[in-house]
Formats: sequence, structure tokens, C-alpha cells
Amino acid sequence: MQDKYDKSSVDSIYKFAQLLTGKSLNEVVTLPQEVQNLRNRGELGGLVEAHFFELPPTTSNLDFPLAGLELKTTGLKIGPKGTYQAKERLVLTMINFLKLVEEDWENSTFYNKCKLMLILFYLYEGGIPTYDQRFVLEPLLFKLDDHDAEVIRRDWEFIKEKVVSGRAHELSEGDTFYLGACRKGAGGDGEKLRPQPNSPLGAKARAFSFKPSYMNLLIAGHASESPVLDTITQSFEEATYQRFYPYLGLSVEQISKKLNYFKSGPNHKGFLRDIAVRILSSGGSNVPELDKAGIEMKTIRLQQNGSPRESMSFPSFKYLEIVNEEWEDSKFFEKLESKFLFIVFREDSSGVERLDRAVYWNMPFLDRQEAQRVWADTKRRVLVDARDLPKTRESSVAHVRPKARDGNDTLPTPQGTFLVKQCFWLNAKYIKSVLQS
DNA sequence: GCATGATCATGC
DNA sequence: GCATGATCATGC
Repeated sequence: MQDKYDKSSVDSIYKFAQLLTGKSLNEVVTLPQEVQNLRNRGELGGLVEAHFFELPPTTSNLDFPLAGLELKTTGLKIGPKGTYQAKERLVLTMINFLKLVEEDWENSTFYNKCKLMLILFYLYEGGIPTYDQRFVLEPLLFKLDDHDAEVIRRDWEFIKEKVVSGRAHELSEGDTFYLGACRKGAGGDGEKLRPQPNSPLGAKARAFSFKPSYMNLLIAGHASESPVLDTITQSFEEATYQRFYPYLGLSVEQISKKLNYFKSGPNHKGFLRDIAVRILSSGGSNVPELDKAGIEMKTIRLQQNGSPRESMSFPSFKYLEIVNEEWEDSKFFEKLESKFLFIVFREDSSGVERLDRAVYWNMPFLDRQEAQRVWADTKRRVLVDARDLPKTRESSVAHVRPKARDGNDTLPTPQGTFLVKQCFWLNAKYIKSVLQS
């Protein structure tokens, strides 16, 4: 009995847990009759603890106190792309609002419970008993400090601060990125609310949990090694979001440090774009996968009021060429037909710029028609006077404005003069409306 | 705060 | 050397 594995050794526990891989609990151990009579009742996690690891029933302490290890069992499902996904969030530990506000990260209930976990993944199948569900992946030894501890800690601090400010009843899973404060408990009218500090209002019971999206990240990383955009097993969107996810909410400075890539100087205008490129791939000036797919990546910097700092520029046009071009042969047309990947940075209330989101976007047809109108107007006016082209106020979507290396970077006009190069821009206000819808 | 004009760093 | 994406700078 005692020599099956060593309860004080993480390594021994891990190796023992591997015996489950590819099998169901029922195939590995002989379950007592009363468990089999339970049919599909009974939590698989509890059954594994009791009948595989043969642990005594635990309270709130660790499952393997001598090894400092917590055991978690969680379900997988098959996603639309045929890959494993989390069946649900992984609930970690209840939140005691009164205690939380007294804690620091290092000595917190959460950190000490979750800093080292052995996670077992089984494939959930409806209609069969839990003990017949198969463990389809190797066990995952999860070390918090190696796994996104920065983000998780920040989430934890955010939740704590909300409770400190007497707003435990306002907690929401959307507050945070990886670690959520999920609802836990009966719900309904009869639910007993929990006391919180700094407010007379009771708050619904909540638990710390890894959100499903974070579980999917863990699973994807664990199930297969996917260094670059894995477009075979994931959609483009999924692959992109997965790449950006670890950086969401971080300040530009934090991301810069994390990537070990720094602004070359005060005039490094492409810095945020270069950062985004490095998040998506590991080097170079562009992302081959995006180029291949014809995806136009653009960085957008939002101010505190939600307005972009700048309009969005496109390649410059030649005065002598545009006058002979058709809309559908123009570069601007081609650009506006493509799919965009917006990398959005946003200034928070303290003036710190943070990565806000990465979103795909296509320009709606009506807006492309308006852009076409601006383009056609430009073509017409270049012939009349290339110095007088459509301005911001003339369209809700686009305008024309200089874009050159300096004042000497000019091109000939139909008037026989030389004029600084110009290009089409999407209005900052238009971009704002796009991001708000 | 915004429109407009004027560059700047990068990578090929 | 140049195209490109992005930002800086100025004036109202």
C-alpha cells in the first residue's frame, strides 16, 4: 500500500498519476460496489483522490501537504476544430472576503493552495459514469511561478482591491484576465450572502477560478508544442488571440521588458508595432502568416476618452498615376478590402498605456463606398489642383494628407509642379466609432 | 481637442 | 535609397 508512491515526493506522485493516462479510473482500480452503484454520480476528482491516490478526505488543506501539492481533476471537450478545450472553468478555492483583504500575495490562501498543482485532464462524455471517463492527456504539473504568475497575480490584486473598497458584491468575472472570481453557491432567492469588509452589503459567494479561456491556453500548450501561429489546429483568430492573451492589460513598459525589446529612442515611431510583431512571432519586421493571409495589422493608440491619438495612414499615391487609375485597381481599394488586425493600446486612468485587445475587422460595404467617393474626389481634384485634396471634415471615413520623409520628398503633379507626397488616411473619429461598435 | 502639416526609424 | 507605418509638432 505505502509503496505505491511516496506522498512526500512530487516526482513520485507525478509518476504514479501517469498510470491514469489513456485510461479511466475504473480501468485502473477496483472500485467498491457502493461507488459503482452511484451510477454517474460522484465527482471524478473526489473518486480519484479516494480510490486511486487513497487520500483521506481533506478539508481546505492541500491534498498532498508533505509535497506541497494540490490535486485537480478537470474535464475536456472536443472543440469545433477537433482540439481539446476546457469543459468549464477550474474552480480553485473559495474567496473569504474578510480574510482576503488582510493577505499579501505571497502569504495568500490562493497562492499557497495553487502554487503547485497536479492537474488531471479527462475527456468528458455525457451519459457514462464519471469513473469511466478517460484521462486523455498526460498529467500537468502546474507551477504558478512558471505559468503567467504576473497576470494571475495582477488579477488577484484587482479582485482584492475591489473587496478592499467595499465592492465585493460588484465582483465580476470580466474584471480580470486569467483568474476569475466566479460565482459559487446555491444562487436563487434563498442564497445566504456573505459578509464583506468595508461595506454593510452582503456579497454572493465567489471562488477563485481559472477562466475557461485560460484553461484553453494551458491545454493547448500542454497538448501540443505550438511555437508559432498554429493555423493547422486553430483558426487564425484563435491563434492570434492566444498569442496576445498573455500580454493583455500589461503596460507597454511591462511588455517591453517581457519581450526584452526596447524603444530605440524618442523617435522610434514604429515601437508599438514592433512590439506587436514580436508578440506574434519571434523576430523580423513582419509576420509571414499574416502577410500570407493578406491581413493588415495596424496598431491603434486610444486616449483616456477612447479616441485614437492618430488617424490611420496608408501608402502614398502618385499624383500622375491616380488620375489614370480606376478605384478597383487602386492600392487603397485593395487595402480596404483586406482583413485588418487591430492591436489596440489604451491609456488607463493613471495615464499608463496598456495593451487593450487584438481584434479582427473588415470594413463594412457602405464605408468602403464612402472611401471610394473620397478616392474619386481626390482623383478629380488632383487634375484641378493637387494642393487642394479632401480634408477630414469632408468625409466621415477618410481624408488625404501628407506622408513623406520630409519636405523634399515630393512627386510631380499634373500642374507641372512638385508637391510633397500624400496618402489616404482613415479618420481617427471613424476608427473610434469602429472600435465602439 | 482637433485638423493639418511635417517628419522619423525600420528593413529590404 | 525608398516605401511603409506611425508619430510628432503646430496652430487654431
